[in-house]
This record gives sequence, structure tokens and C-alpha cells, in this order.
Amino acid sequence: MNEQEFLQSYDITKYDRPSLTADIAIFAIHRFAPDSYRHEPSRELSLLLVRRGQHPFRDCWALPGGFVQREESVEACALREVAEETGVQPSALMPIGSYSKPGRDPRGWVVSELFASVIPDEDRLPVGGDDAAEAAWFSVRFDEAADGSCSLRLQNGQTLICARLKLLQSRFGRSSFAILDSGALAFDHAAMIAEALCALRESAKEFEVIFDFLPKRFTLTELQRVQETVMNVSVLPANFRRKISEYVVATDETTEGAGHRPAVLYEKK
Amino acid sequence: MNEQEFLQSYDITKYDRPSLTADIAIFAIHRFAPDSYRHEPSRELSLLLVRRGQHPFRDCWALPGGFVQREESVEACALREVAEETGVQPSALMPIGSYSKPGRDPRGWVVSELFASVIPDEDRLPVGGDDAAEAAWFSVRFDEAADGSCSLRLQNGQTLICARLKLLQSRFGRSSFAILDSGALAFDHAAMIAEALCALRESAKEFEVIFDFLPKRFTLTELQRVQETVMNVSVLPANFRRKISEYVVATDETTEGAGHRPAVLYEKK
DNA sequence: CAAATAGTGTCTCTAAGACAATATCAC
DNA sequence: GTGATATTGTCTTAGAGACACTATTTG
Repeated sequence: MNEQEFLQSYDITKYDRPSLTADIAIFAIHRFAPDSYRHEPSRELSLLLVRRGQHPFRDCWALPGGFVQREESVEACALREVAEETGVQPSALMPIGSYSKPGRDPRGWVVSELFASVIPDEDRLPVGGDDAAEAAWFSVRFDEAADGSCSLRLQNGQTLICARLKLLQSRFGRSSFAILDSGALAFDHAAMIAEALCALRESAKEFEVIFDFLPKRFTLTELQRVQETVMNVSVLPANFRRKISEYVVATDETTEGAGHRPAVLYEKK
Repeated sequence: MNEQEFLQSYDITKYDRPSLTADIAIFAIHRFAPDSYRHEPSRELSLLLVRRGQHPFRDCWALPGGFVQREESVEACALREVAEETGVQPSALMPIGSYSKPGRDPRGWVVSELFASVIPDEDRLPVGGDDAAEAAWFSVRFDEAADGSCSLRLQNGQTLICARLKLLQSRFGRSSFAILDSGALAFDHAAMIAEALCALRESAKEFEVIFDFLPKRFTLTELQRVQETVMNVSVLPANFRRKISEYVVATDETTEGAGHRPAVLYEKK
């Protein structure tokens, strides 16, 4: 039997196989208008969640995602889902990991691939509040204690989701968590969100992902605030500028009308 | 309809689904006996490959792996495969990524999860040469040119596999490659191997994975050689010792009978 | 003592952090 | 000028790399 004959007689669907989904943690940094036009806006890291309209976990909040289709890579599926949910094409998908623990989905054998992506606040679509598939941006607060226990707080107006997790391990630039209390999050999405967030922070350290939060041209202070907001730290402007200088290039454009010294706009090198 | 009723009537197998495999790149560092007992052995990074006994890609070399079974996580499947192929339980699995490009498997819609794992040379089983599923260790040479083109050379005695790749991107601590010439490797395994190797090198930088190549107790020179072999660089002993000191703890045991000053054995802290 | 590997001390240079100072706008 | 943010200069300190040196074994 040659290879062609083998393939013609071979039926891969004889064997047991899982359903496969791609889920995406879409982050943005939301700017809040300041009291006075002369002040800097405040900023919050935000995550897009959808409220499930169907069983299981009906009315729970979940990461956007969907089943991977034939003739489509997992990445293409994730990109399609981002476009459907936000109308935006993110500049890069960060692969976070796969989730395949038996029993993680009450519908049956479902394996999920998780990606993180980042979009500029400017491109964010206003998300409706009473569609069939309701979507909303939640501000993210994630605190890790020294003993590995963590709390993940997601807030959208009156809606507060508070999950509790425990760090299992942190190797190879990825962390993994066990869920102690999933709040009102569907499936194992609490752990997924925590792991995506850790990967995002890790990547922000190396300035790999922070540009994706901003439009093409930006000021260095904006860029610095992005890193500070994502990593939940604060750095000195002089040091940030020294380190970032090799990754950016100045344009001849500046901000204006801000009531203080104008800032030079930069682009990613 | 409540959740229980929904789940009872829900048949997930109505929808189209892929087959799912877990593949593993198992690395070890092989020591070659020196000319004289007083000399250091030479070392080579090695990778375990299996020769396919069936279509497709019959007689080609491939990464060990297999279909994920129901009630088994992808990680458990990878560990099971490592155990079957080497008889060894690796101390950690490094997730590398998922491979889902349409057409990557002529049998149909197959998605593969790739892991890397590392085992000590001491635990390596002698692999047979004429089984149904022939397995063999190949020495690994991987060179990246400045323009992104790479060559991957795998050698076992007379058998030389030489694949050519092109770096597509390197973000988030992972590299991805396009295959220009897969040598005699099955499927897209040439790219998988390159990506696993890059992740391994990345991880060796942070001393995360180098301990797994050695038994519980080891000398600092051995540990240094592991890092040098994996990353294909050489470092000065004084500097290596200074950096590694925070990760190791000395025991009261030393080597002996080596024809030179005995070395203190260390353990991972 | 010779040959081999094991292990230490220290100089230099670079990068990171801290802090102070100056620049430029709107009003 | 005042108040705000933008931007630069430089001091100090921690770490990486280079190199020279000492230590301990077998034969």
C-alpha cells in the first residue's frame, strides 16, 4: 500500500477527538478625562469580557472566544474573534497556553487555546449593553501576595468580579494558577485571565507589547504610563527615557494646547 | 430549560472538531568519553527522534508524540509519551506552542501541542535500532544567520538530517520559523524542533532548565558546560560561578580519582 | 614536578536607579 | 509669574565580563 492509497483509506474521524476553542484576553488601557485640561488623565488596564447568553454558565462573564473551524488555524480563529468583538485587528497575538484539564467544560471534552492581544484605547468600539451577546470592558486589578495567593478584581460600574487564585508555578516566562474561587467567571477563565496578565506583564518588561496599547504616534510620557499601568509600578522619567530610546524614533510633530510644555511625538523604531 | 436539561440534550460531537496530538522534543546532553581519563569529556546536545513505521511520511524521522486521549490533559499525554519513549519522568514540561496550520497533516485536520522536556544523560535508555518504532538520539546543531535564515543539522552516525528554515518572528520569548526545506523530517517537525530549541536556549539563559540535564548532585563545571552546550557559547568560570551561586547549595561530597583537584558536588537550591 | 581541572580575587566598564536641574507651554 | 508637564545631566551603585592568580589531585 503506497502513501496515496493509505491516505485514501484512512479515516481520522474514527478516533476520539476533542472540541477546540480559541479564547482571547483583549486588553486596552482606558484613559479617564482629568478634572482640568492641564492635568494628566488617569489610566486603567481594562479587559474585554462577554456575558454568556447560553448554558452552561449562563449570565456569567467569560473571555471572548469560539470554536476553531476547519481550514482555519488557531491564530486565525483568535484574530477573527477579536475582530468580531472589537472591530480591531491587533498587531500581534501572544500565545499564552492550552487548557485541557478533564472536566473543565461541562459540555464535554473541550480544549482551549488562549491568546492575549492588546489594542489602542482609541480603536476601542463602544460596546453595547443589552445585546444578545453583551460585551463590556472591565478594569483589572491583580495582586500577588508573597505566599502565592492572588486576588483578581474585575470591575465595570456596579459589577464587581472578585476571583481568588493560587500560584502553582512560574517557569519559562509563564505562570500557572489554581482557582480557589472563580468569582462569577465561567469555566476556568479566572486562571486564564491571571496567566494572560502575568505573560503581559512579563512582556511589558522587555517593551515588547507596550507599543500596541498606543496609536502609531505617541509621547514618551504616554508610553511610560502604559508600562506603569500594565506592570503596576512607577519608574523615573529619566531612566525610562534612557532605556526606551533605542526602541523609538522622534518625529517632527509635537503635542499642543495642553497648557504646558509640548511633548515630542515618537514612533516605534 | 435549566442548565442540567441543557447539558443532557447537548451533543458537542455534532460540531466539526480536529484531532489533537501532543508532541515532545526530548533533549539530553550526551557525554563522550575523553581520550585520557584525566581529560574532560566532550558534550553534545541531543534530541530523541522516532522513525515513522507507517504512512504518512513513512521512514521519515519525527518527534515522538501521539493522540491525546479523553480524560487526559495535553500535559499528561506528553508525559505519558516521554515515559513510553525513554522510561524517564522529566521534572518539567516546557510548553512551546500549538501547531494548527491547515494542511500540515495529510491525514486531515490535526492540531498538535508541542512541549520540550529535558532528561539527564544518566537516565537515558539505550534505544533499539530495529524495532517497529525505531527511536534514536540525534546530535543537534542549529545556526542562525543575521538575516534570519537558519540551518538545523541532526546527526546520528551515518544519518544526517539537514533542514533549512527562516525566522518569521521572535516575540514574547518564543520564535517562529517557516520551513524552507524540511530535510527528511515528517510534517512540520523541522519548525517545531527549531522553536523548541530557541525556547530551550532562552530558558537556559535564566538557569531555569539547565539543572534538569544533570543528576541531583553535580559539579559547577558540569553545570557550566550544560549551559555552554545548550546555548552554544562559552563563559568564564569565575563569572558563571558568581551568577549561579544563588541557585545552588554545596554538599559535603566531592568527586575523586579524576587525576586533578576534586570538585565539590552541588545541589539545586 | 607536570598536567589537568577546581576555584578565588579584583579591575574595568556598563547599565540601572536616584535625584536635581532646566525647558516650554497656557493663562 | 504660576502651575503644569517635558526633558536632560550626572552621581552613585550593582552587575557583567575579562583576566590573573592560587589550590589540589594523579602519576
